[in-house]
Amino acid sequence: MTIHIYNTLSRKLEPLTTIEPGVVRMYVCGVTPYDEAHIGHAMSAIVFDVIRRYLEYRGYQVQHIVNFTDVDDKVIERANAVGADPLALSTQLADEFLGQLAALNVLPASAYPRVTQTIPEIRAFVEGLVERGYAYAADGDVYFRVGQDEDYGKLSGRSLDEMLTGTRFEVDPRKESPADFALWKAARPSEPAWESPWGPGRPGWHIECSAMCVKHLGSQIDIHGGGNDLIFPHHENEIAQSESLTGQPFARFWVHNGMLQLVNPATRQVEKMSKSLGNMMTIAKFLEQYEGDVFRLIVLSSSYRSPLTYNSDVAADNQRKLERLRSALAPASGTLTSGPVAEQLAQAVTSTHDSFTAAMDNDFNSAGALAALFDLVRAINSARAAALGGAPFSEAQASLRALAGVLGLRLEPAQPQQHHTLEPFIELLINTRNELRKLKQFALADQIRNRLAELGVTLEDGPHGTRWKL
RNA sequence: GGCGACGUAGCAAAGUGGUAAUGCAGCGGUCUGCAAAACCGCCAUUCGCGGGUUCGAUUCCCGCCGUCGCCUCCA
Repeated sequence: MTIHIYNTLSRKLEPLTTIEPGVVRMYVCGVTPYDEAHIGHAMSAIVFDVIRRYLEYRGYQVQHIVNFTDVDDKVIERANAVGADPLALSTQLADEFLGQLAALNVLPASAYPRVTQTIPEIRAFVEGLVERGYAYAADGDVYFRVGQDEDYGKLSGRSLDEMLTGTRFEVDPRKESPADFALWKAARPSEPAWESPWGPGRPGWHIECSAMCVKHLGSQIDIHGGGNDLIFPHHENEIAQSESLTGQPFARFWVHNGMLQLVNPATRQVEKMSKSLGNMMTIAKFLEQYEGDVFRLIVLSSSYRSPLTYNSDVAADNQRKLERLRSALAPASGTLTSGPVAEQLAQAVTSTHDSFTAAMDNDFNSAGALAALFDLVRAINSARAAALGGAPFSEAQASLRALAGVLGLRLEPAQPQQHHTLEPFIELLINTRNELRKLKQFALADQIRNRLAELGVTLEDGPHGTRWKL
């Protein structure tokens, strides 16, 4: 069985082959930290986190690079608006984002390079393109000569002719062709700038990713990822720059996640979540209401390539889904360790592994993998009901935890240690209620349960006592 | 206008050329003093619409309708 991945470049499912056996070099476009991160950014991070975790589960060593565009027009604009230093602003927002990714259980990438740490490499990259005739300087700017690149447009499926007939290009007289794009931008007053052969300036947007790729992973990589809104022009231009400089294919696989969408309150239309459209849910706001696992489940529940519409119903559904997954981790209630029940459960573990792997091998079909997990949940709960315990039971639970972990799900109870002060009081009420139940004072006992429920504490009476949760 | 993705039960969402996973919600049952949780069972003769290919299509092809993304900064 081999892993198959949908490649935007070929628009087909292709078997994964890597440049170096057993190693996957993966570069994912990160964010431009100029404002608070929203759950669309989180979706993309989680998608590639799951891909990375699964590749590692299948035995690959993954070199995972995610960049920060810490200096660009938007950062500068925003910094000026709030009276901050651009680099201080982007550094602070990037650090915040990294903290949120940790809360969402996204594994740290191998490195998080930033533009400002890659200036010499970017400069050298641009110089190389100029030397080879793929770029030209004009008034302190440097532009990529798109017409020089014969297969420009191959990723996004457009031809240069089509693009030139479009009316939406602003005409810049310094450009040889309207489709040429900036590799280096001359500094304007009071902007961050670095010295260069063309005068002080800063990198254009697309060049940084090409330069960081080469710096951290080499001139050829296995997977290049990002949101599908980056296909054009960003990734198209990355290919143009990189392949023009090296003469070699840049990335084997181009992997793109779909957009997170949200109903725009102004237009009542479902639209891509975006700062500029004004319809967004920040990661911070989401995490105030729900655990990280809930958002991860939302992302895992559908194909990473499809658009995903977020609303509060979706969040609530997935909250319950999470509770169902956790139900399988409740302790055993019996002590049976052999017999048909044990065999059935062992069988279920095996078939779950098989379906999980088959689903994930098929372009990371996380929804299918999740379905396999739910089958195992039912099998474990059935076995518990049939009094299975001991090693056969705990081993099945360990399998569930392990596979959920491949998807990055923690499955830990919410805030397990935060109720130390509450605990004795709740226990006291539970004990009192159980005394009342023994005395058949059910009206009072039910009143305690109902009052606790109103306060957010749920009681469950089982054969071995009463359990509670917030 | 060009390029691309998608349209499956009340909702979310997998999937396959041979008669539809999974989760939520709902319904019936077991358990319980009653609940809750868990378990058992039910819940799309049907996969946007119309043609075509095929012994057979939800799955392949064509057209139409609808939704979304990109074509300008964007995960």
